[in-house]
Amino acid sequence: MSKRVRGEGRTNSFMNDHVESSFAAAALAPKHSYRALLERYGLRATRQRLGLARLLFAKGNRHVTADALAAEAGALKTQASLATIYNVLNLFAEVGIVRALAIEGNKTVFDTNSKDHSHFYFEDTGNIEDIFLDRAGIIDEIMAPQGYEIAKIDIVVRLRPKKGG
Amino acid sequence: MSKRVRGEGRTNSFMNDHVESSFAAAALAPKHSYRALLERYGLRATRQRLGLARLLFAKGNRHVTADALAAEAGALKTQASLATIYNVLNLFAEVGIVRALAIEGNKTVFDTNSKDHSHFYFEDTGNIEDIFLDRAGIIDEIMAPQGYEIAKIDIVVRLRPKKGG
DNA sequence: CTGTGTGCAAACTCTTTGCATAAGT
DNA sequence: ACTTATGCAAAGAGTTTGCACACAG
Repeated sequence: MSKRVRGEGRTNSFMNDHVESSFAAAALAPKHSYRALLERYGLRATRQRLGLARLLFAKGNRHVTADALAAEAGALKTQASLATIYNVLNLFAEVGIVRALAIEGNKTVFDTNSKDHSHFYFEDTGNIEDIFLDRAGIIDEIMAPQGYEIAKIDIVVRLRPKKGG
Repeated sequence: MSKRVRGEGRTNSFMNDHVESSFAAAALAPKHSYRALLERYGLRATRQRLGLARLLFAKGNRHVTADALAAEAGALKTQASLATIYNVLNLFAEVGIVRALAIEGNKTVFDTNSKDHSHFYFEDTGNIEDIFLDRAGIIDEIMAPQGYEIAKIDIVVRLRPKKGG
């Protein structure tokens, strides 16, 4: 209700024009064009943002927490403080480059796959895996209340180890 | 991955026999039988648990956070410390009396409705509302990975105020 | 150059925990 | 009586923020 991301006076200009070109495309793009990706979203191409974007998208779709990303960044030469990582992830989520996941629990998980999809959540390991369900049926069923529109639909299938084998 | 609830040496006896009689029934039951509800789940009927159970179920289905419940409890004569409220809510969730919701964000929300259903989440107000979707189609589509079974399926429809309307 | 992002450390919020006391069966 | 829950206050985890400096455009 009050998650505010600091930086850039991005008041209202493109906050809502959800860029059409998919981020998946970004993943495929040559490294040097992460800069273009950021600029497409109106974000300044700083060293940290470029580095984090590369980490996020270079390996294909991922699910990361802020500190996992921090660890990775630290291990490689991609330098960025934890605070900055939070800021960047929140910023990316806000403009739609990544997606914050609704998984019950403490840590916020960011998903680099922006395409409509759902998730398996493994209760034993904490792992998250994409699944692609046909949501058409569900979507048809849903009637957004007066004055509201559907921002997104999160479907999480929680899995636990089967007892009997 | 490490949420442990303290209290009672409930190691394994009924941890898994998900009592069939619905909690909705509990809601309808006369006040004095919250005691029976607790006992049915093998929980000691303490003053706090009884009071909180009453708060939770007396008004029909609800979505509460720990501190909201604490506030309510404080306002009425139902005395319970915040720590105890957390313990009780976690305990209730563990045995299945209530359900912890996967809503992106910080605070954990507990849902007193145990029946399979989904949720609207109003991004502007933070409100949560039950919706009853036909999940049959979705469920048919899902194949739990080897060795796993579906614990539950959380569907959250996030709503934002419609701009042009 | 000017404005914005970053880093650091401190602040904050939500939740859990250790230990002594109180209460349930 | 014996065991388990409660309360308190303190610790802990995750995330945000204030401010000075660094950097991008």
